[in-house]
Amino acid sequence: MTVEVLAHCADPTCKPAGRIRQKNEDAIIKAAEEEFARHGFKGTSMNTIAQNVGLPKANLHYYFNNKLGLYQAVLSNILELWDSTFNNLTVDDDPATALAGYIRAKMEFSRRHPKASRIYAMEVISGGETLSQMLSQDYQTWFRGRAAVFAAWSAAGKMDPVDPVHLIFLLWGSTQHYADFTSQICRVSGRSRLTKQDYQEAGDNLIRIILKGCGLTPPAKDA
Amino acid sequence: MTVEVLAHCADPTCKPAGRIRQKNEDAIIKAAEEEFARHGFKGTSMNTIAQNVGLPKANLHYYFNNKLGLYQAVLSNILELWDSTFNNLTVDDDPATALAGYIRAKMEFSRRHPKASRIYAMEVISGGETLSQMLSQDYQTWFRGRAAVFAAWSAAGKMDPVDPVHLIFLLWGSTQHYADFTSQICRVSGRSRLTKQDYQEAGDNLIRIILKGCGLTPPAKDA
DNA sequence: GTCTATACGTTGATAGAC
DNA sequence: GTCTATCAACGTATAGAC
Repeated sequence: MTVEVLAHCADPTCKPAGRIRQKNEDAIIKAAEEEFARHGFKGTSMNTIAQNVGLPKANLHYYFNNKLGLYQAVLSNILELWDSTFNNLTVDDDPATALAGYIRAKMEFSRRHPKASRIYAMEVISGGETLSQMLSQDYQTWFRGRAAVFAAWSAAGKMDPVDPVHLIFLLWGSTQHYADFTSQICRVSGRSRLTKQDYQEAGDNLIRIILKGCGLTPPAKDA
Repeated sequence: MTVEVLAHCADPTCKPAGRIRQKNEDAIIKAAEEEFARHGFKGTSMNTIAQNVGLPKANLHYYFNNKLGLYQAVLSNILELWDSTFNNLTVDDDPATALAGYIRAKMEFSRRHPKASRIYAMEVISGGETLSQMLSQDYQTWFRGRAAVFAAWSAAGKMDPVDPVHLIFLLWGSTQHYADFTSQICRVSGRSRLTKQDYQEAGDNLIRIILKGCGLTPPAKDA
């Protein structure tokens, strides 16, 4: 039961990073994620988001200006989460350990943030133009840096000479599948939801096949 | 410049599988695929489809009754295409040859029918309820049959004892990625589009890694 | 900062002339 | 079978009282 001073500042453009604003913005974004993950940008209505968060829809426009602004805020959150999760591989790492760790981290991301993954997937499927405006131009550079690590490992004879670019797509596709296609996985396997253990087994399986497929010996299984 | 008899039959409920009807329905479905692949079910408007196909939107309702009917027709086409493409693996096949052929077929599907793949992906991400109503209840049975083939190969010592269910998800996820995430792949790799050769190389790479990862020796490379 | 009322375009869908 | 005209519902967005 928090008591808040409603107007701490006479200037309405003053954005104090105040608790109310922060709290409301967070609640709106959370409700927006739910809708965007299910219906994409065009298919989502501000009205529904407002109802689900329990605020008049005018408030959504007050905080985020318009629908695109809210969508970009949601995407921005996702990209931030993404960056903070994957502190990436370096040439000096042991390939097997690093690759296994990366697969684990991606699977854990799919498990803990399936909605973020689905919003991202919908955006990319829809052409990714909004995302493209938000991503820095270094994105290609960053990607080539990641690929270069695999290339270096291959060149040093630490792993098979696999195409590093396609290896990354294999890692992305196979791990993301568990977040985006959950409904299909549940249907064909007769489950109502995917448990932590399901993700553990899926990760084990990916690590076993992909590492062996790259000529690497999996490290001792971690808990 | 085809000349058609406009009303070959006085009864308006008479559906002669006529050339006009067939031609119009096909054109509508084709335009609908474009929109559904980009915006999903909710995000797509009948108006836009009608404009793109060059017909009044009332005609769309005449042919498909309502938006859901059109969507189901589109999905139904995709499922049909899917079924006719994958005449599936059997226990008697040689594992390496069959698996390589399956990966090739899936990649070819991603290359030739990216829109079908994206519509399907959007539907599944959105919860897959429409799809679920259309799929027969034998779907689980069918899936278990596919998994049993891999299990039999493993039990016979023809390949490593990998979890057959997760192996299927690996195959689906890694191949579908090239259709659904084309925009991202183009962005990070600096291409404007994916060529036939790109798909060829991607397929080669998947076959090499996955087969080796399952303890199989890839068959002689086919053209 | 919040919320009611409302403007105004677009939506899916239909009626009815041709 | 085709197409124009139209409907009620819903879409985003804003004005303005509090």
